[in-house]
Amino acid sequence: MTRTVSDSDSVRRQNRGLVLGALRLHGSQSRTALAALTGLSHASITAISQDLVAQGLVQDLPAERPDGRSRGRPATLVGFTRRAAHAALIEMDVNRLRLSLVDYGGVLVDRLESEMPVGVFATLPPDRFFAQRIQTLLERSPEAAPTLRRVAISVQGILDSAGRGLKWSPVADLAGKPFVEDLAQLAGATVTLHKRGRLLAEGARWLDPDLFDKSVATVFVGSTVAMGVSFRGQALGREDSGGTEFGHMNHAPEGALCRCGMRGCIEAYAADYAVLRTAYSVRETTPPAATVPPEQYRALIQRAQLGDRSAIHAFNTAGCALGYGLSRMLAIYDPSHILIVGPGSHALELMRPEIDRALAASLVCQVNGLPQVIAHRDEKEPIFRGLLMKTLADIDQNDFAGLPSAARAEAS
Amino acid sequence: MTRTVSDSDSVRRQNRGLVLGALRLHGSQSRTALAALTGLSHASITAISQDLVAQGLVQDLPAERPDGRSRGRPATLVGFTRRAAHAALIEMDVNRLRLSLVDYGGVLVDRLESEMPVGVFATLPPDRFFAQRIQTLLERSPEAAPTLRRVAISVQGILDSAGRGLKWSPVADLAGKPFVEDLAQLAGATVTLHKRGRLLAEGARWLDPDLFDKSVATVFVGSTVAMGVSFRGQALGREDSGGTEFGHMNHAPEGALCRCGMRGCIEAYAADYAVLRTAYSVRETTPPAATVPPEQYRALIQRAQLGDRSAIHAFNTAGCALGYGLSRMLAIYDPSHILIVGPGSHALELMRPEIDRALAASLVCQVNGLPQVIAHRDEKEPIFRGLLMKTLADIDQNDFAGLPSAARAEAS
DNA sequence: ACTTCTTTTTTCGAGCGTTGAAAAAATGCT
DNA sequence: AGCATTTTTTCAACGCTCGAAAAAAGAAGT
Repeated sequence: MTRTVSDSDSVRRQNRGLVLGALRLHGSQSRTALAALTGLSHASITAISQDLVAQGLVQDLPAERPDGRSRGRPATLVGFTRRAAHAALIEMDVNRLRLSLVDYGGVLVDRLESEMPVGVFATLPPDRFFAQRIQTLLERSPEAAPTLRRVAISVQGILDSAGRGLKWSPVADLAGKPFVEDLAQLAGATVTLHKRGRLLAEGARWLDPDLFDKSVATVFVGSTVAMGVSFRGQALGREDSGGTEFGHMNHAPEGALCRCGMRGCIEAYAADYAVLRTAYSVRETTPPAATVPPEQYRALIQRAQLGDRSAIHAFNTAGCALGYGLSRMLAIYDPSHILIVGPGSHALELMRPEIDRALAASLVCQVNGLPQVIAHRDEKEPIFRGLLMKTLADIDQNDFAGLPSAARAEAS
Repeated sequence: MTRTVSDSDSVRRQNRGLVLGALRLHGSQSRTALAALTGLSHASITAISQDLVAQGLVQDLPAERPDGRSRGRPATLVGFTRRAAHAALIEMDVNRLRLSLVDYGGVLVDRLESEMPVGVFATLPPDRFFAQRIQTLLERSPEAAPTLRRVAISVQGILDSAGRGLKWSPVADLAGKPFVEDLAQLAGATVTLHKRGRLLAEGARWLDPDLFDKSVATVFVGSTVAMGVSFRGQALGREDSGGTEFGHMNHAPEGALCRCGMRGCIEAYAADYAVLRTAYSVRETTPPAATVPPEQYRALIQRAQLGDRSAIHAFNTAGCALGYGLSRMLAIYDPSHILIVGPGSHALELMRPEIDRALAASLVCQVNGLPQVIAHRDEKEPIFRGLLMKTLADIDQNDFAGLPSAARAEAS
């Protein structure tokens, strides 16, 4: 059992975490509302919020809204103290890079966007590369530097078991160079790596309140194929190795050549390069293009929508691979909702017949019925949102909820 | 968040659960040993064990072993009070049925074994059927009746979302008849359903101390193909829908006909009937035999071991299906160990080349290396053991750890 | 037979966080 | 100004854990 002893310390941690979590999820709240949301007594909420205020994590907000009923003592809202902490969020793509500096209130302070310089990691160690960018960001907002608590990085590929680096990555020269510890040293903050697929799942929860505590599989379809799954609101999978390799699940033995070098991966049928390859009748075993211009992919979707046979065929093939992949996933884990995000979500209706056909051929769907497959158009937002909320929640629970009571420090 | 408020009550529950769990895992222990195992202080162990003794759950055992060092005050072991509770464990197979009455100490009190009467559920509701058998058992051990707390049933098939019955089952006329509540009424105890695959995973943990807190996938190969997965010692998957449908994961679209009626399931290539079908060149689409005599399957294994081409071919085909199934599972969840249990485990070496070949074709294995695939010959034992330990742990945690403190009751 | 040593177990007071009930605070309504 | 209403704080009590010290139970030494 991984379970540990419970004592007054863990009780405090748990309940303070509860309060911070409620604030995170529902925004600034009155103490009465917090009592209702968390299930704690008013007395406890008072004690806890005094504690949190004394530690500078939350503050009373100037009462604002008369909100309907106006009798009685007006509620004072408590909300996060923005300057209590900061985090640097890094979204790394094969060809783009985005750094965001956010505060403890979840507000974007500054942002740095750029192309991903080709081949940087051949000469510059990843830790130095990231540290430089973070440095730039902090120089522009010097007030954030002392309270920087996290550097959270969205990556693609396979993490090593300790979560210190990548064992495989589509970004050149990044795999096999554990950089987390060195970067933590340079940045003076905890560094966390997150698989993109997993963040999609996390982001989907926060963006759609209906999904918050549901079991959801979020599938990204675009330049790659990735999936994150959540189980009743908990992101599933080893926290370290993180997430799934859905895109590289085998679809057909000895099948189409994938960017990863293997054959028959779902990605090799359903990613943008794969659909184009099929549409233009290029041989399956032809090495995939490094990148596909977004407009070329969009154009193909349009052609298919207008009835072009070879384009339609390409999306059917993609749908078939996705459908069987999903049906195989369902045999192991069946979520109540399946979200398709990314550029490929615009082609969902083109792929749906084949997806449904493949799903219908499985026992699980025969018995439980077809799961709902829904398209969420935007994918940038879920990734950022997932990274943001996961990182802030991490600070809440691991750094702040465990802080010793302020009553002590005051007394001494 | 599913998390709830923590107070002194949950602290007591947690720590009493910890003590009971340590006793469950390590057997009777001295108080000092319990303190070491749980991490609780000696003072707390004294308080908790007094409480548990007062409630009749554990008792001091007559000191026995001088066990090496003999100086100092001899330890008195505390161990479960066997009569504190009883559970009826039912292992239901397509053609056999086994009921076991066990006590709180995990000791087998009585057992009833029989053929599974063909087609009973067409006329007799499942709850009545099971209640009758349990009745028989209790009449033979009347002392168990008042303390019967659980009826735990090992089933195959797909559970409904509430865990009240089966949505699909290989046992005729059992699906679609939720019987859990009625049986609970009749038996006067909580009734729990457990997927066989999941119990295998649970049982494997208890039988092999090395695996206790590892991530393991346990695959049953025999008259069906099933899998249970555990994640760092926690059985994975929704507690309700429970476990995986690995056997009915699609292997090849439009492939061999499976017993479930679908086509291309792994089971349709790797279960006993499937291997025989392949070996004797029967068409893939021929409806599977209802049952295969064990000796026939064993004979085929032997023929293959002696070099018979068509038998070898059949196991290669089975290995290929299993291998790709495992590789697809690994894309979603990769455990550190893979256990093969059941009759098919005797054929593991025949299937291994194909399994390894299929695994090697996946990115995850390319990066992480091939997982260890190990055979555990016996499968009856893991299922019973899994059912036993899971049920007793359930009683420990849900019934007894939550009991109010005995100090109260005594005072009044 | 008695003391000393060692190890296990219990006792005791203190600390901490929660709770329900009652009090206090803050404002609108009459 | 006084009353009603709603939010927030205060207070004493409770239950659990913990560390330290004491008690218990033999074994070994003299």
